[in-house]
Amino acid sequence: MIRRMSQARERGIPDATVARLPLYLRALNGLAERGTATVSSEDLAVAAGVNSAKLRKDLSHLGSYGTRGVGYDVEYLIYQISRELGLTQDWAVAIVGVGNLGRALANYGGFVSRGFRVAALFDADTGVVGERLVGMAVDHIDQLESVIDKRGVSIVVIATPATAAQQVADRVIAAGITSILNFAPVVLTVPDGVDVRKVDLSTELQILAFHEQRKADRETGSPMMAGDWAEAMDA
Amino acid sequence: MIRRMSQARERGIPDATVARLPLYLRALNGLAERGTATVSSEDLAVAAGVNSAKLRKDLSHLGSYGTRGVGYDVEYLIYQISRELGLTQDWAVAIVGVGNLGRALANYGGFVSRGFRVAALFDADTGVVGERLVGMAVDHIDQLESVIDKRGVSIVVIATPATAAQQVADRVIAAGITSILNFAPVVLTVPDGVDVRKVDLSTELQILAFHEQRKADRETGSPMMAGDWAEAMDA
DNA sequence: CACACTTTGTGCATAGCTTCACAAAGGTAC
DNA sequence: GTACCTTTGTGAAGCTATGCACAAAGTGTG
Repeated sequence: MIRRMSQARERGIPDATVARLPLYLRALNGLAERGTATVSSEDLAVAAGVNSAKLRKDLSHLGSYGTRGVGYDVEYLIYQISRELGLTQDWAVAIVGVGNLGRALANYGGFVSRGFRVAALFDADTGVVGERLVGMAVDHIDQLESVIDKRGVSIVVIATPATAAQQVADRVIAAGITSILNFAPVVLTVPDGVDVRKVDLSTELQILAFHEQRKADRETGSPMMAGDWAEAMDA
Repeated sequence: MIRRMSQARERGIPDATVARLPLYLRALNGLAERGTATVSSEDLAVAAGVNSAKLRKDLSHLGSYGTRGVGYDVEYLIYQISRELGLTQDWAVAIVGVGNLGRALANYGGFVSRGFRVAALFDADTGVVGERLVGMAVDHIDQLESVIDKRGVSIVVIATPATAAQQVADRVIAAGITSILNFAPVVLTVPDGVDVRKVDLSTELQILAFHEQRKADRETGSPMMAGDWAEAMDA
């Protein structure tokens, strides 16, 4: 495994930086719409909600695209970040599972905004197969491999129930997919070389609940004690 | 600001740890359903997809709940993590924006699983107001403050279009909310003391695209050069 | 009770990330 | 061209997170 070498100059962008590039890109697009031609790291940092030194260091990993004393050319920076993120090409995305969530994802406007295109929809329910959504007929899950291959799908979004997710993952990986966005609340087991990103509603809520509870504790000054487990469990 | 002190023993759990607790909780619930009484850090780590030393260190922040030579009692650990995350109490959640996404969220089963309850739904569209969803009528956004107050809502999920998100955030914060889960693709500006977590589809896709492109580059050995920007922009 | 075995909890080294602070570099004015 | 102003790009320091490796602490067996 030849990952994580001391990121020299070109090609070796830290994960933390990559995760923020989409944020910068969005802020820049907002500026561009408002007709702004150049922006300083300070202003862009405020728009993106980060520290300006961090922003500059992040951008420095892409190259030296700023002008000292002036700032960054908005359009040029948009282009450079887009290119680095691979958004100058077209990505065919398949959504597996056309339930409430799958429908929401398919209809999500920002989805197609830049570089992404819903190229296939799959479901196991024959009542849903054939239905049209965003100008696209839902295919039966049996067709998974052939349709993925035929339409050049390279990213798969899993929006199935938890129980089906691993099975779907195994099949799309066997079909050659190496990038998966998983909305099902399970930990997917995948071979090396396959990237999985997870979006998990209940995890986010639980993290919020933790902080909310903490705030409440601090106010009342009475955190629940670690004791009496048995009593609490009886309740 | 009295955050980020050297986390001593009790009360000072690292963010990275908090973010993983929901993961452990899910793995533990799976084990409990299968009737497992105790589990070693090694086995639980595999189920959660993390390193076992990391898991032990994470759990050590909650207290010393394992038994050397044996492992952790599954039910007891579920209880302790739940308590730490604040899931032993009931959280009333409001969803603002009953579009495709809002509906998907409201219907999402795992939502109510532990501690969370959809207590209110809001929309600005009078065509949607009054509609019933998961046994709950959609209220008009005008009622935001009064309904939040009346039903004891403490966590708000924003599932509106991007343009409305900041306005909604301002209003719910004014109504006393300090925990927001934002699905709209904008950076919310909020005062200190308010926690915002962001779930962003296109960000996740862009990160995947980055890694996918990288893999492709490595295979063909021909990364696109940084040159000719003008040409690419003309296309 | 002593010994062997298992598994936790944690000290320590390392890696990665963030932030400060400033020299270097470009622009502008005269 | 020189002097001044602005803003970048980055060295260095500090902080957080990760993972190894092992002592400490428990169980079970004879």
